[in-house]
Amino acid sequence: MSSYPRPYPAQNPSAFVTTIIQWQKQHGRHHLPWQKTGDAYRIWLSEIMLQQTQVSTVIDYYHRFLVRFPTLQALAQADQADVMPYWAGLGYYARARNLHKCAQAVQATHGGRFPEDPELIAALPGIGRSTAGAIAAFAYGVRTPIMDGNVKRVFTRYFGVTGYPGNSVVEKTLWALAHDVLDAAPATVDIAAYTQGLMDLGSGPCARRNPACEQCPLSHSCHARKHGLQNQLPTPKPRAEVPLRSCHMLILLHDDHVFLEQRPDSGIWGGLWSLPEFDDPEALASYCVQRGVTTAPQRMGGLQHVFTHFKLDITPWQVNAPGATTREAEPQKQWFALQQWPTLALPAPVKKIIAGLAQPSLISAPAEPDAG
DNA sequence: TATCCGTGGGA
DNA sequence: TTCCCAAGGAT
Repeated sequence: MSSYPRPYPAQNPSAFVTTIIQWQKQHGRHHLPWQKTGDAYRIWLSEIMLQQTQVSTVIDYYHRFLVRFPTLQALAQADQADVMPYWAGLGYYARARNLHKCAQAVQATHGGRFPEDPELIAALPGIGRSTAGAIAAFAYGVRTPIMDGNVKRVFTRYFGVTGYPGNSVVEKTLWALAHDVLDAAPATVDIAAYTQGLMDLGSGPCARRNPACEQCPLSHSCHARKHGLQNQLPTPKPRAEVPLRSCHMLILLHDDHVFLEQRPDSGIWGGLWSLPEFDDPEALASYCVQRGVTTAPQRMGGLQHVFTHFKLDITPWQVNAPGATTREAEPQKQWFALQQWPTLALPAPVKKIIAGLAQPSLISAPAEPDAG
């Protein structure tokens, strides 16, 4: 018994399997190079190359590899250094090292023939649960499930499984579901056609983007199809936590006016008026000196602003600019009356700061202006 | 359990 | 440009 919750009683596991088998035989792929053989060595090689790698990329590598290493024995007897050139460009080079080790392991502990038991296959280097299932099903007709990216897509959509499939709890649920589906299937099934059919569906009608449900034999009872969730399932990988940035803003005051700069059109807050912004307090201080401000700015209470792609910690610094002019030469640097803040095009956090300056009673007391 | 491992493709 | 993902596994 599996322990995953069963929120989808409408689906019929037995019909799921038989429908996929029929569809695969009529509409599935039948001419991929590794489908022409029952040789476990070639099937294994293809499954390793296909890990996280698209079919179109693998095909040439697969042929080249087999010309040089036509049998498991040939591979096992070679040096690893002779193998690596045939993997160069494919990526994930641990696959090639494990491939070589695996060939030697099969030679040494299984008499040169891949075992049929998926658990024994999965104990070999570079072979996990899903690859072991595929080898057992394709090479030996063993009735055992796989759970690769294609199958995850078909299962999450058809059965309505939510949560990122890379999450271990979700993946465990999917494996349990895959076992239960096979357990409920007819006593005799073409396991190779079923396994291939799942992958053909996942790379065809049930593609990642814009699935062609009208071409899918399962659409009439598909959870995602029924609820219009094709583009929400599988649940996408949660986005990495947004980075935290920080900046310092200068509140330059003179005679109830505040000094603002218009931001460039490109970039964040494009075209809006904002307080002069600096990466660090030193840059802010030297800017004040350049403008002839002789007193030190006072640090005010900070605030955080959340964007879609980062968080921004803002530290305001306030200083009076006695004797400063309210006329600026550059049009994108101007003094504005504090009371004017509701009419200005200001970023939200800046508006909050300026509003607080215009209504000092609403915020904690700002630092006393310079005594000199 | 989360992270790393490579390259190519698509939006 | 940038991000996500592709017939996953090892650590």
